[in-house]
Amino acid sequence: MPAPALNLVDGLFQLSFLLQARLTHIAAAHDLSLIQVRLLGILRDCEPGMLELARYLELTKSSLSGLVDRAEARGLVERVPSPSDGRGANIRVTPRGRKLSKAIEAAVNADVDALASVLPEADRRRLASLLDRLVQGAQPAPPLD
Amino acid sequence: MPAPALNLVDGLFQLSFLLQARLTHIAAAHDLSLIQVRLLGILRDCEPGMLELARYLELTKSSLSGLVDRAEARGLVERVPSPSDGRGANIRVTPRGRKLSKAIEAAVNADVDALASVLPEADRRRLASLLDRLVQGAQPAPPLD
DNA sequence: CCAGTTTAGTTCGTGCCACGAACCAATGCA
DNA sequence: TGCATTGGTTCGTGGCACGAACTAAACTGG
Repeated sequence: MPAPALNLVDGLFQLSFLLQARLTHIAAAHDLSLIQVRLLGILRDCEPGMLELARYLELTKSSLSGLVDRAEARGLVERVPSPSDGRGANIRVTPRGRKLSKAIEAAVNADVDALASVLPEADRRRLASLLDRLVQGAQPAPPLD
Repeated sequence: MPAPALNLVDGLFQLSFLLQARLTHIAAAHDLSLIQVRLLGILRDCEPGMLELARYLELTKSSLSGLVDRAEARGLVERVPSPSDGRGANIRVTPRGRKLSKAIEAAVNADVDALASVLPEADRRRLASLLDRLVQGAQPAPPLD
């Protein structure tokens, strides 16, 4: 029984939930939550202060403090003194955290490649281009009050 | 500073997180969490038993029980005796819950229409078709152990 | 039919996660 | 220099998800 064709909004959200579910599964297989995965992802390329990190993740300072505490307790990240502000710490991914993050990335890439394999290469390129335009054109989500 | 073009996996996840964030904001504006929104969305068209609902939402029975308790306490859903199984209850959305769900749907549709407006109509149709093929081709997520 | 097994759903204890309020010390500013 | 602002932590609270334990209804095979 073929499903009826989706309108764009339905399609976007079905895909979004599908991807979130898959990422959640892969993360859970490594004993990580989604938010921990996102944290490690951000730390791949930078060493932000807590406030900057809280902004990226759209969390309050206190929530981030808890998140970093838990990740630190697992040896995935560490707090290092900020080079520019004596009040603050920068957050750095540990070698252990980096290794875990890379393993998850590899698993996710393999998973999504398999998902996308229903599309021929030309359609995949077309899709990537369309997604790119959508994401670049997006306004930031309104601030949480 | 234009961002570099995304590969497909990056594009898919950026869009996914973008949509989740927007939906989370809209839900929060109505004092709902994402999972409550999903619950109400499922109940729009059916009146499942708890086990069926737990399977849709990929939750354990106990988690779902808590979720339904909270939604029930807010007058959004009610438990009704199952017509086919004396042990169980079916879950029905209340008029109040239905109204809230419709409001959220309208807000989401408006939001995503605005997001998609960077694309001309033909590209929107193309995107919907590609998404459809992706979603239809997807294997179910592996079961949680 | 009935005893034993399975099952639908609830409750409890626990931990993760997010929030706001309160707090403290470093930083900024007039 | 005194006061205001700020970066980050702690605390209390509630939502959410899990597994274990439990109970009563449903199922099954002799």
